[in-house]
Amino acid sequence: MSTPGPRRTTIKDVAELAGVGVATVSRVLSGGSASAETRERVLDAATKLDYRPSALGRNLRQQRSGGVALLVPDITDGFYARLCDGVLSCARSYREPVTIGVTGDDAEQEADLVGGLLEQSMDRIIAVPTGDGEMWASAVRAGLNVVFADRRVWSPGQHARTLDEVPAVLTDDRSGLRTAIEYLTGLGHRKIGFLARQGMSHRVAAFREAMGDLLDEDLVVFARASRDSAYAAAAGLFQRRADLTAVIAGGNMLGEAAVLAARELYVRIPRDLSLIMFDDVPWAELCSPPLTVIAQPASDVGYRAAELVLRHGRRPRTVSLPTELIVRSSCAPRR
Amino acid sequence: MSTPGPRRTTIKDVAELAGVGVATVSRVLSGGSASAETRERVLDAATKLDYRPSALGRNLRQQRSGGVALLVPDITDGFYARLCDGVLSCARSYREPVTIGVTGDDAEQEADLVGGLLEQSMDRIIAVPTGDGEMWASAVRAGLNVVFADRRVWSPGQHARTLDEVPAVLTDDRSGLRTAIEYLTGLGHRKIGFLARQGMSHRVAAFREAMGDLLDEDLVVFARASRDSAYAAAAGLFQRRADLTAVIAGGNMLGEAAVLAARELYVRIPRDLSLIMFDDVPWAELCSPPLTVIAQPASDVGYRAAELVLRHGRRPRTVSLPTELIVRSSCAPRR
DNA sequence: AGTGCTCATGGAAACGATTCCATCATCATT
DNA sequence: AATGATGATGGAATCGTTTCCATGAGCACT
Repeated sequence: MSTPGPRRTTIKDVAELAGVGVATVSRVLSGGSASAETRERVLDAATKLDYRPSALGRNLRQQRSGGVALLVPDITDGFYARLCDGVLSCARSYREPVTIGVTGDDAEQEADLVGGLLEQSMDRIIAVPTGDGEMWASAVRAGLNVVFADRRVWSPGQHARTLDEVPAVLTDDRSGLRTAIEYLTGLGHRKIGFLARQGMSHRVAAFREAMGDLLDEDLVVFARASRDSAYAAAAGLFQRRADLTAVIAGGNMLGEAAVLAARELYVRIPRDLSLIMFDDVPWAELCSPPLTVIAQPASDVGYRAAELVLRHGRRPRTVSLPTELIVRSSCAPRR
Repeated sequence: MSTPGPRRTTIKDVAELAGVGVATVSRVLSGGSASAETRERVLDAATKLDYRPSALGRNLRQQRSGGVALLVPDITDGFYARLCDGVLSCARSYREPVTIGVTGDDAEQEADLVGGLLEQSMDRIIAVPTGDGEMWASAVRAGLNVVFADRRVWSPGQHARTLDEVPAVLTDDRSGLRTAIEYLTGLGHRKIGFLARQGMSHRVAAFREAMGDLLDEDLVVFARASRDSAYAAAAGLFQRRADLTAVIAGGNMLGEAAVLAARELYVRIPRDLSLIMFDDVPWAELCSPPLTVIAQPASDVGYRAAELVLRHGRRPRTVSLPTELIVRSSCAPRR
């Protein structure tokens, strides 16, 4: 069952073989100063023994475990999957392992996960936060190196100062939303709905702002994180308001739900209802009709966030990445 | 920049406050024997100080870092995303962090990642392996606790013994494929193609076997891991063999490519070409026509694999999870 | 030659947990 | 009462690394 195996080679072995002290080996290997001759002897010994420093020893000594943590609401959502991919690909080039946790957009689970990270002495974390500024503020004060991605946490006043200094990489959904709404109003639409998920308050706010006078609060509906809930929200909206002529889905799961609900209720897209979806997933083009979307550079968001947390040096407060309206066939003039 | 902060509370602080030795604290906290009174005093002190044992110290002492590693070819692929989700949700209940790596179905990257894990003294890993039995055999011999998911590594003879003992959680794609082919032949199809990705040799083998006399090796095409390559493979097959009447896509990215290529080439589904896709992704139903699929319990695969690697005790050699043919509208009788 | 400076170097002290082992008290058995 | 068994307990060693600090050599300058 257990593998006794030959003891793994340690820095001590290398020191012995090279005929130097362990301190010298450590210095050479981590780029400190040493005479050319010593350096060579150490390097030789290290290669000969195939020595790999144990992360365990280093971590304990340095009081911090390497690697980055990444918290997303749902890894099954194409957007967050791409975000993860971006983080992973950046972290790879730094040879840093990435620990991923799923919050399910639930503040309690989020707090749990952060607690676990603290226990692991992880001190760098990229998070798509879900509310509760209190928790994040205390994490930051505890020395956690946080970068927010996709959205930042809403600061309830007293923690504003702490949280405002946390860097964030966001998509410019405000501008994407504005363009989308201009497009729809240009087509003659006035009754425009918004399908949101809890935790999307920033996007909803942007929607409200961009709608201006046209805003009808009754056309803004919220779903929980599940597919069923998204479907229910979409179907409910469509049935309740027959005068609706266009709708914007705040995410790809909501768009999926909208398409499904429309089909179920014999609402024809785009004839009866124009649809624009946040996030350009591969199936948007496969759908019938192909969906007009607000594309977001999900992978870049992850990559940039990882850069911010991994690269030392000054950290800008907020990075905003452009979105793009990709027009396909799911919108038509109001009849 | 740096946060000096108050030193984190250690086991020593707890021992001091409780008036006992550190050894006793450790025993109490890890469920060892202690008198009721001592136990209470220690627990009291621990709660009062809000003590959390540092994973760092424990890891070094135990010569292994906690947590599980998970290696998938592509986290952006819905199937693997769900697999990750299953692993994550099981690991969560064990309070074990999960480190995820993306191999891109590339043996070199895979070896790299495993090397990194060894350095971290991670000793438990769930992997969707991509070839090279040599590497996996040596990893197993080095004491790594491996569980394969979705597929196992093809053993080139000499390492067969080592690798055959590695547990694996697979989907019964052999049976799924057989059902699918029966369905297609029942509809009158004879020229049935298969779109595969590199690393899917097991599935291709199952296809060959299930096809029996009908097999036409020229109708089996391989793509690399990218979307473009999948598209090229599909388009190439469709153009090269006009006599093709049905095709099975070995994964959802390949199915996507098939739909796209068919549309581009004015091949109508299902009128001109029947299509069955591996893996029931949400958009399969949204597609037009809705796609007939071989559904796989991706999340369960991950969950079970995580159980195997996390739960101690005897480990079965292979777990096989059922697949299901979900008939929608992408197949029609041969004309 | 003596003084002071720079540099390479190695011993030893952390880091925070677990665990071996010796000690001591308590209690039952002879 | 002496002996042995049992169980609770704490000191100390250990894990592998980094880093502080003292030492000594080499060199330049006065």
